Amino acid sequence: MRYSQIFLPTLKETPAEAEVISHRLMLRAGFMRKLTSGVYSYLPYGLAAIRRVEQIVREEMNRAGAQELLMPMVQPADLWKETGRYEKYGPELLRFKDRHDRESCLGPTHEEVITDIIRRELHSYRDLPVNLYQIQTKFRDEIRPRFGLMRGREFIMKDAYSFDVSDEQAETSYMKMYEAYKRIFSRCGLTFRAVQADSGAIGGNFSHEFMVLAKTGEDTIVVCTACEYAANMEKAEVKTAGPGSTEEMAALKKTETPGKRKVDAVCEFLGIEAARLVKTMVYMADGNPVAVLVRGDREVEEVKLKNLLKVADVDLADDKQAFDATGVPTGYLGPVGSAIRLVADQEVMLMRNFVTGANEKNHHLLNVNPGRDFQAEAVADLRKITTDDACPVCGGRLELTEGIEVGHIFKLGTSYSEKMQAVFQDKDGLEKPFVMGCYGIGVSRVVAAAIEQNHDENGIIFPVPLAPYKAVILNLDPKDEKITEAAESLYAELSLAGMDVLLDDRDERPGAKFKDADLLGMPFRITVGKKFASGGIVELRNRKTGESTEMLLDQLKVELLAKIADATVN
RNA sequence: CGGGGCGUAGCGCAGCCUGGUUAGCGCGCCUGCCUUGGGAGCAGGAGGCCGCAGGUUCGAAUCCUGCCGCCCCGACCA
Repeated sequence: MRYSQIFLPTLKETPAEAEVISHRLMLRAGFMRKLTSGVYSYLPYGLAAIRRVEQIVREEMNRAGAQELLMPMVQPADLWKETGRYEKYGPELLRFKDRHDRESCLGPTHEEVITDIIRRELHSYRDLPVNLYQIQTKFRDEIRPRFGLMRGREFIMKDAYSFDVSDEQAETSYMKMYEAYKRIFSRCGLTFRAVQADSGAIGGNFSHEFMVLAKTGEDTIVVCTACEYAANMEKAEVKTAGPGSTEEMAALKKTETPGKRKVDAVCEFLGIEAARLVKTMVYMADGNPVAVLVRGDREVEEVKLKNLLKVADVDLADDKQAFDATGVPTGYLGPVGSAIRLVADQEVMLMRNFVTGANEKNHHLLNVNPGRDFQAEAVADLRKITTDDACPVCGGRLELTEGIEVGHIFKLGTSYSEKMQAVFQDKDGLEKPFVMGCYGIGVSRVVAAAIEQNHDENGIIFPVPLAPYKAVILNLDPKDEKITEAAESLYAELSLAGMDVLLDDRDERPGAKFKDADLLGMPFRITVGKKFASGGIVELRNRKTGESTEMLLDQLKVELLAKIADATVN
């Protein structure tokens, strides 16, 4: 492609709307332009990068035995009502009515549609397993779109769905995807970790998120420094903290704590550590109040709570909700004589003689002991893990790091197939629901993550497999016949050899060409200029290493053609 | 949904508080000259319903009200 022909509007200045580096660079490098909040047009250069990712995804999905199809973006509400998600999905699902007043929605995901296809077409165990995928635009009406392509409302996603006869076979399908995903992200040149994720009601270790490690990530992940363990913060299991206190139980005692509601204030007033206090948090679990006990210096992990209670949603109660449920103002809530359901973090049960609210305004209780003074309906791991906790697998030291979720694989089981009556006949003639799995990759987000991980102060540094063009040839003086002829012949030969090359043939000053070349981030830059006119010398520069070598034109041709043959470039 | 900020030329901004010439500046764009190894220089030029609607006023980019859009932060640790 010739730079003089391509639609590639680069920007010298950074638009004010862009916060994170990938967003800034993508705007400056002419990848995309915003149409409205969280919705972008992909311009040729950005689209080319997206296509690179798609191609890798296709190759690896096909290699893993999946087949591509394409499903509609507009979906009838009826289908969503079958699984109950039309009501449950929440405002992220964009709903609308067509001219006949039929309720419809824009697909944020396609479990319903794919399950509908399969239940109509497949009826025998002989047809299984099957894994179908698509690369398609999704729409989710995000509460707050941000960071450009990182969290848009409209985005390109690869989603795959597997159908199997049994849990065992579904797990095999799952593992195939796990391996395929590792290959995909490795081929994209990304530094990533596969982490155990929240698998919700399904349980088991059949949900992994693929996280690109980058500071701007929206998720926190826990990584063991000693072993392979890595998990999403939401899922990271806290090991039970030892045998527990052996202190003698002291007599329960009520004490006045006027106006002291927060943990810090109570602790300071009573002269104790937060670790000697147990706080009582009221949550609304699908609308019903539940009190949760955790140590004063700990934080409740809402996802763990949600899973324990087997509810769709938990939300910290506001002051009014908490008061309505308990009759006690927040700050003085406690487990002793609690008016509502009570669940406790496992750590609390190991403590002795701690402080809690007294269920009475301006009062706390001293020397509270579990078992003697209160019973919890359930005891479980309910708190957020910290770096002070040990690795749940090997006991090693943990580190927290930020990650960008680029892929998620999930064993669904039979929840969708049962609700939608998607069944097949097994060997014995029995009707069984399909065992399903789903596997997503945020294709457009992969591009953003790649830039987030690969850039410098001058611009993008594309991992070779994602680069829209592998090299840019700078013709520094299009008016000079010798220089132009050399640049053109090089462009022609490399193109003929199958290399994607950009020829900067614009009538611009050299400085502008160098700056654009750096910004656009193509792996190699070849400069044909004054030194060629005088001595036949051209320069080959590596964008990533900054390494630059001067050589004769013919030498350079040999060198690059060798790289192409080696497949190090394509 | 709550809080904050912003909307003035394609982009980045000033002007608004304290109403009053022809609404400015930088970048970009067009024409010409000149220049050609890190976003040059000179000269000329095009481009604005000052987000939209209403109000106050002799007079509104500027003050008031409403609406729309965009960005950022937060969404509750008792």
